[in-house]
Amino acid sequence: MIIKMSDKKNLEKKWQERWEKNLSFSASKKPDEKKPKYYVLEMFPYPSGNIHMGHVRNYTLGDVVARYKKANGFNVLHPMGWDSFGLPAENAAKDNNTHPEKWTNENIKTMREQLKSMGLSYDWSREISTCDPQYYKFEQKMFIDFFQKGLAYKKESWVNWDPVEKTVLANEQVIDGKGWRSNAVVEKKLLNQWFLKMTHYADDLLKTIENLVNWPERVKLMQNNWIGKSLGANVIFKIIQKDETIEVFTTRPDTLFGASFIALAPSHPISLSLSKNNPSIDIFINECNKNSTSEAVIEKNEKKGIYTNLDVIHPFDKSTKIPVYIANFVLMEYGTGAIFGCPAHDQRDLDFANNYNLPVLPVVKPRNHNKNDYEITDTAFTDNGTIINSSFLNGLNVKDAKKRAIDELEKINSGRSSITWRLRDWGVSRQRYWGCPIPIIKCKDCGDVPVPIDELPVELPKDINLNSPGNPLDAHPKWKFVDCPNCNQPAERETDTFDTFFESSWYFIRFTDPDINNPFNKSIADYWMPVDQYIGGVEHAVLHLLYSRFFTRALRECGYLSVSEPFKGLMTQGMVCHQTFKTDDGKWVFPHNVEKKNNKLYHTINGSEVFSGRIEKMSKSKKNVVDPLSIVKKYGSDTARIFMVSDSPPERDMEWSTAGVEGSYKFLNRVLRIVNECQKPKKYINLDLIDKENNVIRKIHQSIKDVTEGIDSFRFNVCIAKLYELTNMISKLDSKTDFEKELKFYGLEILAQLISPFAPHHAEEVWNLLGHETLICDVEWPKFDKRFLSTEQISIGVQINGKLKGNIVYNKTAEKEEIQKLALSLSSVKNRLGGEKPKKIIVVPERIVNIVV
RNA sequence: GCGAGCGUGGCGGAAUCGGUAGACGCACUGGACUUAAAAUCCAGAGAAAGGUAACUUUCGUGGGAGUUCAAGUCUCCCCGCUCGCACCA
Repeated sequence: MIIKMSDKKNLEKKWQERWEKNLSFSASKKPDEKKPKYYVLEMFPYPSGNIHMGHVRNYTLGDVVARYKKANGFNVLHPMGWDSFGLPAENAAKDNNTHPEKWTNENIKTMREQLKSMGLSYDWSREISTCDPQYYKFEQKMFIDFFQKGLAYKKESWVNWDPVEKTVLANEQVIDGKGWRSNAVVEKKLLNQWFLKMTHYADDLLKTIENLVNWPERVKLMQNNWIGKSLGANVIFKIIQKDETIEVFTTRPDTLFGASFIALAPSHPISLSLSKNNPSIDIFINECNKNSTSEAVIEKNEKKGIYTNLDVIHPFDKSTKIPVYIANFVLMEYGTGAIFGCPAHDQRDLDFANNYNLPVLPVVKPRNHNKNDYEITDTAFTDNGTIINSSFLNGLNVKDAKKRAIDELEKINSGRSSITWRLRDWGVSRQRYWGCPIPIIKCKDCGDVPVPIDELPVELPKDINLNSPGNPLDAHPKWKFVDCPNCNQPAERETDTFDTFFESSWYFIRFTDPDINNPFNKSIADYWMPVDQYIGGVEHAVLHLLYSRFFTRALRECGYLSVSEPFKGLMTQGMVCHQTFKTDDGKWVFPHNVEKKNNKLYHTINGSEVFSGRIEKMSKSKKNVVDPLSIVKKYGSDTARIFMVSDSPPERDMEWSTAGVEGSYKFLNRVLRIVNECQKPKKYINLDLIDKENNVIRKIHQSIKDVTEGIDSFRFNVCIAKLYELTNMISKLDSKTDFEKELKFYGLEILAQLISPFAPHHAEEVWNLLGHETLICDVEWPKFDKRFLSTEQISIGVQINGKLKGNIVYNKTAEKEEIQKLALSLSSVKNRLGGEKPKKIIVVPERIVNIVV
């Protein structure tokens, strides 16, 4: 009997319906103690309207893991939801004269259908949308808990203002002086803002990075640098002209004797007070403030300052006087906003000193420099060495001198050891409408009062005017006017909303138990958390991932759950790239509008010649995008999925190519064709009776091993290569004898199972065609039998002086002498030796023979 | 400037324990099938030189040195590309 070809057109839909009907991918509602749990999560999308290739890659990777873990007996949680607050909804609403909520929900509907057409193994019963009051009411409660624990607070501060988005940005969201999304040059603005006390966990967030063994090293490094712990000392300098002191932070207290100036930040309190009576200082400070972040980058080499007419006394030598400057390169936000300059051992200080003719006294000498005439001219010496010109520190190395200097500072009450962090608290206030309202009521008398818990959620008003300038909530005629919950006086609501990273900082816990009455159940969250494998783009390395690590710790402190680390394993996938096309006047052309004729490219619509440009990340602005839907329609989602993982390793950038997609399509068709032509054997193969030297059975079991190990280590591209190899071998098998039929049938069964995480629809189809009633997604992952992997006949290479001359085949039981004899008897070896006696022969059984002459 | 990663055929990439470099795929070439094309199937192929030929020799993992019987893999130096951070005291 020949197995019949299936109806290809409805193949995918058919199996998607079966999975849905069978609830194949529902995670257990309550902890399942019989099975180990496995939580796979892909970064949930912003519902922008349509899925793009980046999503396809991301979700394919996650789906491979989810299906594979399910087959391996895990209780798998694999949910999906929508990061649905955010500015694009407001912009779209303005452009299309609709409401952000309507626009968002329509997009979700479309994208949900698109995702479903990909056959991803999500437990859709746990779907969440963060703009739903049933979601954000819980985070309002969390914020109030944070507020009461002192983890959330309000302060007036200089903030990064994005003039395009007309809102504040956190430091992490400013990249190269520009807004992370708008790309607009960020300005400085003084505003009253809510902050989350991320610095409270700075030490913990830093120390525990090393526990994240399944995270990419570079992401850990980026977080490490972002948190930026610096050990050093605070040193107090007494001002001569008045009864005040200046405190500086330094990592080099060992170089204190080389200090030749003090520099204050332009916005340092002393600078500001001096500016009141000194017009030239005032002008200088204004100039510094005018330089926005990006200009500072451009002018980074120009070290400018102004003398304040103040001097300080050196703490270790009362007879030494040090001038105080205000300098443009000192930041108020870091350390104490003041530094001491030691030009000999800091390049920046040296540049400054040279500009203003300040003394340059070397106090650290390189080890190998024995002469007494050591001088610094225009390159600072920053390495370790021996301390000189430094009284009681002389002769020490840098490390010991730091310690000795701090001891002395403490003894004379002029300083102490201290730690400074680059990490700052997370500013969460945004002056936007489409975000979660901050649940605070501002009362004249009572101050900031949390909204009573039973009044949550504070819902967004529906009737808003997005076209009025400023914050729409603030401009709303009624919404903000309420009575104070404390004293019943008229008061006002906080009209800022949360940064949308707030919602994505806990959504992964909400998925564990999306209950109506609680954010989640503690014991259920403790069962599922942490996420075992998180997959997403590396662009969130310090934004979302750091916020989430902080948030989870804060929730734990408030008793919500027991874990503090949200993501045990992290995989950062590369970007999807594509060829760009341009017309000769430099306009971008969509790939689907390009056709090839006589080795030249032409525009399909106007027929003009088109030129190919660089391969770049797919982006709407360069038009080098391919719509996933058109691919799914034309080839099916399995083709897209196979192609997504077949060519490049997941963490590397990949190039989308039509040829590659067609290759994947042909491969899947080929598998179906082989099954179609396969004859059903009379009985099932008996593995106990097979000659273990049979190379087909060996290949089958080797493939199980290779694909299993490949998935475990995220080398999906290798898995696909191994599946091609197995397919090639199976397709070449004869079906003449009963045994050959049994073997081919068995090989196809294994192939179907191994392919099932990658091309699940085709795997189900094959499984079904082979006569199985079960769903392949419910079938246990195959195990390889070691018996078939070892072979009696060993083939190894024979080298002369490390160069390959041929290879020999011998029986596994052969002794070294026999192998050596066999190698020497090779004619190519004999020819090369020509009677010469080998100097040495190295025989490594099952690896190599190397003859040295 | 500091930090990290990468560099292998025409192309994407294998070879993660130092042991037969180039698996697998794409593109390419030849053949079969076909009136023809597509699809499919079979075969070939790192480069150079030599030979009618089966084949032989040499070179070959960005460049240079080193360790080793043996290096894509380990060490040092250099070049190039990508990413992150950037007046962080």
